[in-house]
Amino acid sequence: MAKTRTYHHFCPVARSLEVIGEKWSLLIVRDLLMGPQRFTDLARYLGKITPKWLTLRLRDLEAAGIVERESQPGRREVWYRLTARGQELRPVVEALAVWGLDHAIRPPLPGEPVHPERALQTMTIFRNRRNVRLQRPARWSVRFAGDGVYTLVYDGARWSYHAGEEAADLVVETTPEDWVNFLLAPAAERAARARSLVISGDETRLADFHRSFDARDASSSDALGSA
Amino acid sequence: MAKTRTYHHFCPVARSLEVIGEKWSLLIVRDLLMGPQRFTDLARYLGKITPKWLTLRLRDLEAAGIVERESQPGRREVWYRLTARGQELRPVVEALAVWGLDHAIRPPLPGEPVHPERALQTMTIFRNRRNVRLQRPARWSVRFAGDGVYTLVYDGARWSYHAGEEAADLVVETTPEDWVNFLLAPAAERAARARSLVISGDETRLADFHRSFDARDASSSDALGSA
DNA sequence: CTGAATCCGACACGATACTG
DNA sequence: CAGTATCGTGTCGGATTCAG
Repeated sequence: MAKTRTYHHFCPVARSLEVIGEKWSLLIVRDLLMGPQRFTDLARYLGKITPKWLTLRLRDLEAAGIVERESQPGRREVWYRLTARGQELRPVVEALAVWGLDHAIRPPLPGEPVHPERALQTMTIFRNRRNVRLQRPARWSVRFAGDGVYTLVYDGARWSYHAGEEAADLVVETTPEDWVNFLLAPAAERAARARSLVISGDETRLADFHRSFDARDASSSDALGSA
Repeated sequence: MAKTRTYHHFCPVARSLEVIGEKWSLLIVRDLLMGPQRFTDLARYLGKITPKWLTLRLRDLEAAGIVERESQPGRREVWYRLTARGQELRPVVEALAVWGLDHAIRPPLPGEPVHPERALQTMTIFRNRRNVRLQRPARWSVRFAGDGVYTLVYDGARWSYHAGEEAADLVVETTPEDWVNFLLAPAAERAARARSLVISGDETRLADFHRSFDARDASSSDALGSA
């Protein structure tokens, strides 16, 4: 493992950071929390990581008992999955997501790719945390042009999402970039941003959709775009 | 701020790590969560950090709105304190503490200093997480030779601690090192480790004390000393 | 096309000494 | 007490290459 990243503290926080504090480590865990992935899946999610470092980090995580490597005999693919110990990092990743959402998120920079899963994931964490509610359960379908279809579900209490489309009461067609720019837009610009979306559904459902963003404003005391 | 530690992801986790993912940053936050500290206090807690890096990290955290610097005119001291934004990192630090306690803690290495506050803090987090209970409330005083006195409190439901001594029903005299080695000892070695402690109290309270460690064993499914 | 290994340069970090 | 300054080392990014 690392040579310099040792703190020599008797402290569980310091010990954790010695294990998963290197660059990329927690982001690999973040992506594996969505399920087992192949080397190239991870490389795609992580964007600018070099294969060398992805390899090294995966070996470190394996040595730490956080990741398991699974290569089926006969198949060339290698799948990486979290062990139980790795799964238990979920609260860490979620706490970082919450803090980032409150204090560090910003619209994607030019050239910053937006992964559909991440956009939906960010939205559900945000809405659950801010207690965004609708008057009735809802199933919204989000179609990303050539980039997959997802269903956002509000069960009357909590938000969740999953891949694929199913009987939805509202359909949005957009791109990942337009979608998150719409999500993060301040109230004053939201109507303008909404024009980049194609939204279809009956009047009641459309009203629910738009009202859910007003609810966000009411409960949001932090500036979402702040540095 | 950092140049290389940018991920270019649209993701709150990645954004958080860009802000507080550098070496030392979260440990500075950890120590400031105990209250405002001076430069040298932080340097002492952090151990092997160099003044150059402590300075740089504090400037970074200040620029990110996590830490405030307060220097009184006329006085040479500089106090550092967490802003509201910094306080909100507490769940992140606690999640790391929980994971570290379950999967990465180990007895202090030779030459690894044990800060009394950290020993007590670790113990209370551990006991609250593992739901260690006593049959009645308790106040245990822990006297570290020449290193301060602390009171560990069980109110019937939760564990907490604070600095200073007050009407205790049990008193332990020890050193920080002996104390944590006792805490982390496997059941088989605990009696041996207990000999390095001087424990005084009436029979009922002594029984409570020792029984609370058996309870730990029963609920502990993870090997505490595992890598 | 996947899953790497290798070389090299940039910069993040460590060790030590010194200053207002 | 609260930092600077200097210099050496380790971590990481970028490009290229390679075997299955």
